[in-house]
Formats: sequence, C-alpha cells, structure tokens
Amino acid sequence: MLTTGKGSIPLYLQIIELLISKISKAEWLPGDIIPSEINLAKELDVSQGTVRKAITELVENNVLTRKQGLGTFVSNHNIDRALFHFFHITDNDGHKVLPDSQVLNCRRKKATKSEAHKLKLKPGDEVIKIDRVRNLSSKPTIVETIILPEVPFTRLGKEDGCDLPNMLYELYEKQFGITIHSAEEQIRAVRAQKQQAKILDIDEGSPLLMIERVALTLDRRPVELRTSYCSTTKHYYQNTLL
Amino acid sequence: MLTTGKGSIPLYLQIIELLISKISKAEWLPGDIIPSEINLAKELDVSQGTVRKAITELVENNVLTRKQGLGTFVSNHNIDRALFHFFHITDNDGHKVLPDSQVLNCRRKKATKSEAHKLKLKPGDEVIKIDRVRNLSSKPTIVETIILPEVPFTRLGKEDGCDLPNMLYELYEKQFGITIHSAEEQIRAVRAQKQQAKILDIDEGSPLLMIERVALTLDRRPVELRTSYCSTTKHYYQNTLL
DNA sequence: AAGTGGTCTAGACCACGTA
DNA sequence: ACGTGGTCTAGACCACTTG
Repeated sequence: MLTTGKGSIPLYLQIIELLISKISKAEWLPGDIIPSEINLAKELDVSQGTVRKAITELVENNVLTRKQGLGTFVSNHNIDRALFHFFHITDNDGHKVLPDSQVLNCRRKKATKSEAHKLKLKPGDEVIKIDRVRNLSSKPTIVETIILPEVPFTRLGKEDGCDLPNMLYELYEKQFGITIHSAEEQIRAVRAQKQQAKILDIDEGSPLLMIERVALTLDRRPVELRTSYCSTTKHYYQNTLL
Repeated sequence: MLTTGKGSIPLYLQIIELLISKISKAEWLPGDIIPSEINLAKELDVSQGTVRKAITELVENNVLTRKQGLGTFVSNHNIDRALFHFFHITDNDGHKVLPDSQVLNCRRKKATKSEAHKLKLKPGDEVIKIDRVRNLSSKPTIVETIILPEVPFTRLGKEDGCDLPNMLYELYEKQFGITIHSAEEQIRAVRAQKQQAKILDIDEGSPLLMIERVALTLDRRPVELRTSYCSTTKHYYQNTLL
C-alpha cells in the first residue's frame, strides 16, 4: 500500500492522499467517524505519530474534524462553516447577518465560452442558470447568478422546480455528494444595471460590489460559478489577511 | 521558566509565547537565525519534538521561516511577502503587478474620532496623514490615504520630507521595528469623488473599490489605517477562500 | 473502565546546505 | 564532515467522552 525507502514520498503525505481519496470516492461521507489513529496506524503498519501528522494537516485544511474523547470525523460543511468561510458580507457594524434567498429564475442553457472555460467544460455544454435575490436584514441587498454544470447536477430544479434552499452548498453536499472546499473570488466595483437597480431599490448606475466566485471541490475541480452584485451602503465585504 | 505538571498549560504553548516575546521585545530581529531545535530543547529542558511543535505553529503563522540544512529564522516581511499577503490587486489576467507610488501629501493632524477609535488612540491625538497615488502598469489606478499614530512614527516624513518608499511595511520594519503581521479589510463600492476622478483620469461618479484596512502587529496592536480607492476596470481584487 | 484524541519523550535515520 | 531541519518510531501518560 505505502511505499518506503530512500528517496520515496514521505509516509504522512502518502497517508494524506489515501485519506483524501477515501473521502473523494465517498467511501467515507461527511459526518462519518474515521478509524482511530491507533487502528489506522496498525492497518497501515506505521506509528501513531505518523498517522497523527497526516490527520493534523487535514484538520488544518478543514477536511477532518477532531473531537477529543470521541474520534475523528469527516467535516460536515454545515451552515456555520458556510457562513464563516464563504459568506464575507457583514452589516456596517461588522456583524454577520444570515441572508435569505428568493429564486427569480432557474433554467438550462448552453455555457458561454467564458463559463465553459472557468468550469472546465466544452463550449456549448449544457449548464443550469439560477438567478436569485438575497435579503439582508429584510432588505434586498444582493442579486446573483449561479452557473452549475448539467452533470452532475442534472436532477436539480427538475422535480422540485425552483424551490431551492438558501444554503446551496449544503444542498450540493447532501443531494449530490459534492463538498465545496475552497473558492476563488474576483471583486470589482461596477455600475448597477437597470434591472439590478430595480430589484435592489437603488438608482441605476449606483456603485455595486461585483463578486465573481469559482467554487472548488476537495480535489480542486471547479463546480460552481457565482456572480454576486452587492449593494454596499449598509453592508461591506470583510476580509482578514493573516 | 516553564511550568509542568497536571492541569498546567502545555509546554509547546508556553514555548510559543516565549518565542513570540523574544521577537516582540526585539531580542531577536527579523532575519535573525534562532537557536537550533536541539539547542533550544536543551536550554528549555524539553525534547526536540516539543520545541519542534512550537516552531511549526509559528512557521504556519509566518512568524518564523525554516530552511532545511540552515536553521530557523525570524521572518523577514520583505517585498515578496508584502506583495503576496497584503496586496490583492491583480490585472484582468490575474497577474500581480508591482505598483509604484507617488506621495501627494504628508502632514500632521489631529485624529478624527473614528481614526482614534480604530487605532486605539485618544481622540485629538496627533496622527500622520499621507496621501498617495499608485500606478499599476504605468496607469494611475489607486489613490489612498494612510493614517499613522505620531508615536512611534515621530521621525517619519521629517528629515526626509515626503520622500517615502513604495513598500511602507518594509520601512516600518526597518526604520521603526514594527512588523505588520495581519490586517482586516472592509471593502465597498463607492462613487469616485471629483478629485479622485481627476487623479485617476476617470469620470466623476464612476464606481471605485474602496478598501479600508487596519494593519496589526504580531501582538495585535493596530498601527496603520489605510483607505484605498481603486479603479477596477483593468484590475480586480483577488481573494482565495480556503 | 475503556477508548479516543492530546502531549511529551528519547532516540534513530534521512535530506540538505555549508565548509 | 558537520550541523541543520524533516521524518518516523515505540511507548508513556494526560484529558475527555461514553457506557
């Protein structure tokens, strides 16, 4: 299973790959407990310290979660985490406010060149396009467009129509076994278009924060494209640089 | 020096505090090599593994830097790091471009209430205010205002007038022994004011990205306030969420 | 009491950079 | 050749959670 000897890849790195593959292949699901450090060590014929080092690194990457006295678990990317890691808008006092969402539109279309490129699809491949508006403190504040590849999201928005939940990443995980693990955002200031202005109840041409996000899985495959237009009079985008 | 026994703070955490204090007190300076893991272990009467664990955590926080075969060093927050950690503007292709800067103004004034609050000063305390414009790819793209507390920056902008270098964080470290370690940013979209528009050669009222930053030292004291207005037609703010 | 993660040790050997 | 950090081991004991 693991290779040792001079010049070979360190054991703990091999173990990391092994654990990641178990999760990527859905052999272990989010929320599942994984074997104890001691048992993994026996199984892989390494010392506990080596297994521990591998697990530590995955815990730091939010892939696994340790609970003392209980065990180690595949991370559940629940509401708290989604809000903490993937929602950076706060009110002017710096407080995070839970958004609610209202779907305006949900339909199939062919990917544009740019969309195909960003999602690593072939141009012309089918995608799902969702338009929605999000309220913060009961005021419409964000309008956004979400692009998903038809595969593997085929089932989405068919039986249940446009009745989508607020926290989509939870849906991706529970319904499609896709865990969003990281994302890249590009942020610009732009003028509100007529329709956006109408929805957000602001003047046409008002400045809006445009956030283009590509969301990635654990194995760095892009699976969601999201463009958000956010009014920043009563809110701002909060970023911490460490 | 270190306390052991039941219920006491873990050794490696005590060692982390010890190392941080050596750096905060300027006993070890940026760029300095620190004693080897083995020597530190002997000195503190713990095992190498425990020292190693402490150092590992500081390396992850960018406080120390390890070089195999050489030793462990207090991190130098040089141009590369400043650019990597604290400069998030890229051109539309996603490439980081080195900005150059031109100081417009540099003077003393009393802190506003908000400035005093953010810098943890008393209202009315003296601050230094620097206005400058930054060029990206030879085009004026960012206008920004920097607010620094008089203490300990008293010397700044006196002998050398307004002849300030491009990378201020390097100056803070070398001239004032202040290492910027982390920062909080608040980002909004706003309309360009008349004067900003003139400097950036855009229309008044054009959307600009406003970035308000509070920069913190290793011990989390706020030491710089920076408000940047950035034109985002040819550039964007890049953020990675892990 | 049993099982889990969390800390710590003492020592081995490898990989790397300098001299 | 030497000293550094990097990996790995085998085992001890502590802290926490559950039965």
